[in-house]
Amino acid sequence: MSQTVDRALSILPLLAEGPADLGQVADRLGVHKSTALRLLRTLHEHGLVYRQSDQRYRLGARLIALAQEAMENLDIREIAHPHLVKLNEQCGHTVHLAVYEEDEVLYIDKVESRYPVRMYSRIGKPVAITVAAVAKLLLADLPEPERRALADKLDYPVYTTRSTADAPAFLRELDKVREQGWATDLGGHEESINCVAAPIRGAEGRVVAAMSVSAPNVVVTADELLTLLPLVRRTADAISGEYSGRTSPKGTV
Amino acid sequence: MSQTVDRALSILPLLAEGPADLGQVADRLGVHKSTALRLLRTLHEHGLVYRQSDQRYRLGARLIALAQEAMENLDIREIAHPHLVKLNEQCGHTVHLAVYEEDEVLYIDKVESRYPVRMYSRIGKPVAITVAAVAKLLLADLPEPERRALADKLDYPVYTTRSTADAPAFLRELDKVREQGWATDLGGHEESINCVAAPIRGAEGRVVAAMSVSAPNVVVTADELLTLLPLVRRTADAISGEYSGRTSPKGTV
DNA sequence: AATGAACGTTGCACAGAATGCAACGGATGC
DNA sequence: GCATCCGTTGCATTCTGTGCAACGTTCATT
Repeated sequence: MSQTVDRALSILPLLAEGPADLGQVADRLGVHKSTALRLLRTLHEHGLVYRQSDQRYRLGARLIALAQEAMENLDIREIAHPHLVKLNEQCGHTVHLAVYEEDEVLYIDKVESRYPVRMYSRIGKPVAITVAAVAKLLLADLPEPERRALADKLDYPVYTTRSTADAPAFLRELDKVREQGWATDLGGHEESINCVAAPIRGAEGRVVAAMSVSAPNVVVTADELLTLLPLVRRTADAISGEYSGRTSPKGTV
Repeated sequence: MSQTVDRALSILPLLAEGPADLGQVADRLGVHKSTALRLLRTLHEHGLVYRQSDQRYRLGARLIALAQEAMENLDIREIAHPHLVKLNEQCGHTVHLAVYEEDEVLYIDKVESRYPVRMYSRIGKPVAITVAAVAKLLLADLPEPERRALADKLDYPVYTTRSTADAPAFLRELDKVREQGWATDLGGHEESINCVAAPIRGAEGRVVAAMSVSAPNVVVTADELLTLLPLVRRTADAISGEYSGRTSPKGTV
């Protein structure tokens, strides 16, 4: 809507790919160098862009700090965290918390596995939306037209032979997930990693977040992981209760 | 330099404080509502701002994802990480990696303590710059005029009785740190937490990052923590060597 | 040492884009 | 049913962002 701002913001994802010099930025924006310079300067003043010693630009520190604040302000995260820790203490595996926002699912909290073999993931990283158990739960709860539109829009990368193949298969999977109230990812993202996930619901019953337990095959089999399902669902329900204001943390006050 | 972009970017820190509606944003920017609306729409299109169900705006998911990419692109982080993990395995305490950028010091990596009593901190959070051991190392290496200017500009919050009091005291501490080549924070930020830190240097000998080991008093005393200094310095030197290209990782290739 | 290319930077005239206004519409509350 | 509040839209004005051309550096080449 605003050309100048639009151009300026387009620089950010561009720099996220790696450092770039003025000319490269100007070229990729399709504007004159002097224009790119002024935009970069403005971004720089706000700390979103940093100029490294070789004169090239890269994303700046304030961006990281801002994102940090953004996450810490998510109240679901605040409420869920102690529950995630407790669950991790009980089962020992990696625990994730994820939310959906504008066609993306992303992890907003994580408690690391206590086993030496760990799964790679990072808070803030967008989730493999077509296969992750938490993504299925979050998308399954979308209104039907929106869900269908999104499913059509998505790519379906073949991470493994068990990855979701296409939109129809995905929509079928979502229906199943919505009905049963929980989801799994059995080697759909990485051959040797399985996840079980459960939804966290707000006051009106809408799914506001999802949590999962993940573990590699070498630690527990898929069947063993599934035995944790009741525990995961209980934890998710406890968070739901607290988030929607029905119960207070650990019976406090 | 660019008014429109400047205004748009000013919205981000504003929203970082918490969600706000259109009127609030317009007021705090000192612009007309319609102007604020257009700026917010542009930010929204880029995913930096999200409109929650109550119509208010808050920071968006893409911001978090961008920050994530920004961090993963820092090659010092890439190189240092395995060393941090190894150090953590050896001593069990929390290990931090931090960099300096434009008047701020921030953690860019962290390996959690294996002890139950942990120190609070988060990757991406700006560090208490006047007391943290890593901050001292990074600032001590700045060119003298810049260092002095920054010291004058800073606030000196009294976290504890051992916090750095003012600019002169800070500059003296920095001189000491530069001379000895390592730094500590003994209860300067939180009464019961101590840190030992060592610098990581690039090819030209400049300090490009700093790492620290932190532990609360209840786990180890300050004196015990100090016995880890040689180990911390050796780790930092190993990272320095690899970063500046003098040595290859674990003798590979 | 001298030449030339590549890149970042500056000042300026012009045009186009951003601005504030006023009016509209929908929701909420009295 | 009326009044208020808030977000939204279209439009005329003008201020701001734009591209151009020229300059200054740095670096590589001959």
